Amino acid sequence: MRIDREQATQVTMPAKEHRRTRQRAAVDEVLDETDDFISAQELHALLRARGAGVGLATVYRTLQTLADDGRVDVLRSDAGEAVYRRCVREEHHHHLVCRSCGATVEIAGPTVERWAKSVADQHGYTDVSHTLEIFGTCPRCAAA
Amino acid sequence: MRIDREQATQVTMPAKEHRRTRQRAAVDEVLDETDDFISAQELHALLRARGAGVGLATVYRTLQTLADDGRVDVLRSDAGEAVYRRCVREEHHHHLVCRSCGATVEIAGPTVERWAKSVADQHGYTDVSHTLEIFGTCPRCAAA
DNA sequence: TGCCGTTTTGACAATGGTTGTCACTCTTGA
DNA sequence: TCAAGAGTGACAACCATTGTCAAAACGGCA
Ligand SMILES: [Zn+2]
Ligand SMILES: [Zn+2]
Ligand SMILES: [Zn+2]
Ligand SMILES: [Zn+2]
Repeated sequence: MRIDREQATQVTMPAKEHRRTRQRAAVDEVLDETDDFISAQELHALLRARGAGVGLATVYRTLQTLADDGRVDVLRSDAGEAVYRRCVREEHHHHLVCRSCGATVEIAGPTVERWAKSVADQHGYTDVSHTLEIFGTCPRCAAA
Repeated sequence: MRIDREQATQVTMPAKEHRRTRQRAAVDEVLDETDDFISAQELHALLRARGAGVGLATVYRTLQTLADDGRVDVLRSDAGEAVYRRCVREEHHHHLVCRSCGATVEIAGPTVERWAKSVADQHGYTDVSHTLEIFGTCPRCAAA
């Protein structure tokens, strides 16, 4: 297994400058309007539907860049597909996601962070990072 | 995005009976000997290397079945590849994985479980599940 | 032990998300 | 305005995973 996360650089690198293009603006716009996690394919379909055509490869590249710069959050759907979301918080946080409608709540708390750190310390692991997502049925979907 | 986890049934279903075959025994053996998370492809290559040839499709099916029965844990590598591991604990737990060598420590603690539950409750989410993995550099790799 | 319905296997095709290619276009700073 | 180089897009290539389906293996039963 290979696990390469650019953890160290992610914190120190100030996010390299990128050029402003119509395509990136279009992707940005969709991300701003969308509150759920969305896949590259879905985003591409949306853009095509609204007329602002953007190449699929470009959508992938743009999302990748945004993710690298920490401007969008990425997680993997159960199908293994990467899904993206522009989050309100810039800092490290996690997500409470509705399984049926995708409604997402951003979660940030020192509790888990401390716990993860302490667990890693206990076993002598260094340079620690973690992934954590909570899934459930949101109130609205539960009512339906 | 689609998130379909058979959460409810996973707890109640008593794991259906399966036939004993040479191929499944071979996969089982490798899993027992391997302490790291391993991908279907890697497992298949291992089997081929040690002479006990097993079809790739069979390896995939076997791992899938084992995962469904809760006899192996699955998580996704950064490359999005599914990786499997036979865990000591049968009950719900998490993993502290070394990024460079894959050495894994099983983690079980009520702290996060309670935290996740409480966070979900606060937002009215029900039928809650979560995914959590911790990555780091193990002492051995840090020393090297 | 031999038979039979059922499960499992495996070689291969097919799927589908993602990345690579490369000539062409656009952005940016001078 | 202009040149350098970043960005784009149509398409091919990749590669993990799943579907197909006839042949082989398994397990219970006579
Ligand atoms: Zn987020
Ligand atoms: Zn965290
Ligand atoms: Zn485990
Ligand atoms: Zn847990």
